[in-house]
Amino acid sequence: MPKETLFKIAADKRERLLRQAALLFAERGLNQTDMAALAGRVGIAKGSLYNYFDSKEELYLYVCRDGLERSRQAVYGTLDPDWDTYRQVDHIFCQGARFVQSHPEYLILYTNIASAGMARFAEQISQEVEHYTADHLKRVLRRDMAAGIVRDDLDVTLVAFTINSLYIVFMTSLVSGHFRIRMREYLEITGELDPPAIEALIVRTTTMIHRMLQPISAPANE
Amino acid sequence: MPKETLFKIAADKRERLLRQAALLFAERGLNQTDMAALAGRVGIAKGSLYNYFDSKEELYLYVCRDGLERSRQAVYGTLDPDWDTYRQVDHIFCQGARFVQSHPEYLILYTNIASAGMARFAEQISQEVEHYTADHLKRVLRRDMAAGIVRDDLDVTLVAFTINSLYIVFMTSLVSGHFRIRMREYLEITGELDPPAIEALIVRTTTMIHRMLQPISAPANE
DNA sequence: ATATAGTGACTGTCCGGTCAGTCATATTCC
DNA sequence: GGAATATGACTGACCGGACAGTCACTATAT
Repeated sequence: MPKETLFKIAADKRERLLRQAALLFAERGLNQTDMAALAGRVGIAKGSLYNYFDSKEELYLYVCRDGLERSRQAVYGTLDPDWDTYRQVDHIFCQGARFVQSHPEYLILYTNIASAGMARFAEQISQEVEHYTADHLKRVLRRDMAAGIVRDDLDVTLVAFTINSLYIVFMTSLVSGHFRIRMREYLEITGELDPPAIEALIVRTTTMIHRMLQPISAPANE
Repeated sequence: MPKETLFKIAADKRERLLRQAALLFAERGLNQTDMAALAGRVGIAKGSLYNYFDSKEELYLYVCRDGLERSRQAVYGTLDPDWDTYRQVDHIFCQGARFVQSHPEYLILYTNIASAGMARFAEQISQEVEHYTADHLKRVLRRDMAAGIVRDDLDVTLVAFTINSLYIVFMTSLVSGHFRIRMREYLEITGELDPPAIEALIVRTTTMIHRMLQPISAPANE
């Protein structure tokens, strides 16, 4: 946890610190980011950082948590749990892509904690995020299978896992060079990946998910 | 590229070096691995490493490339391109899981190059791997859609992308703490993830893929 | 004898964290 | 009101450890 001092300084300075830290950590990773450089970007002295946090790792952890909360809020905070599966999937992909385009740094931070030597952060962070989204998606799927809106011959947990995997890989492809290469190879994208192109990709993706979830007897709904 | 010296030393020493380097890099990442520690594990002096490679980064890149070739060989080197989509998917998941369980370090290396500050490696490495697998999977899908074995109302490139995403996330879940947490939350796994449990998970996963690809008119084939 | 592989102490650099001191503001006291 | 005092945010030079890469030297093989 940060020291109390962090919450006593001017709000805009705190916000600047958190944003710059997220950007730098996302760009260079924990080990390659140095505290002097961060302090420089924020416009304060290195020593000040140690008035707010006990260590670089504590700062890193706090920035990650903060970023995840912002992401979760952007996607799930604007969703109506009564919508059917199809609409929720659309919404999650649309809002996710929108947020990720305006704040790629937070997703990158989350991706980074999957890499070597970051396990201690994953343990502290992943559980809560994943539990929340998994729970949500499975509940909606079960409800709509029971209602006959979603085909019920598929394994709920696996379908949820598949949708989430696709979501993660899709979003990551929008922000990470490595994943972008994969997406381009698979989806045969040659031009720019600008907002309209992304919009179109999302429609293709959600359409496919709709078709896969559609009860077999029913005709595809578009 | 490594110096010629690397190929003049005893084969078993070279093999020991490459294996230990893969293990260490996978465990700690590029920046946290130190050359002295690596030399110690291999049982040679640090200076010797610089007789084989010009720099740590060059060694790292070579180890990654080597590992990817071993992985590709294990999965695609044992596959008959004439098999139908279903059998190929089964084979890829089975062989992939088998390889990943015996040599988790290579997949971890591949995952790591997706993280911050590793973009220069991703550019040099990802393209060829992804191109190969994407091409293969899409060709098989197109052939079987034309033959009426696979439903043809889905977007081929996206289906390939989805299967690959699921494959990557699945395999990564077997080796990385962060992804394992996700898998456990989604699939509600509470017990051990030992080989039989993994085997069962693969069957569930490939079964779902089969159902999703099955032509709509046909009854699910199990 | 000579070429080539192997060695490890050494060097320079980088960076996380410290701390003694500064200064602007708040509080107290007359 | 204003002088005296207290508070705590802020600073940045400095320290110590870590580590990539070097090189003068040794060992070995042919």
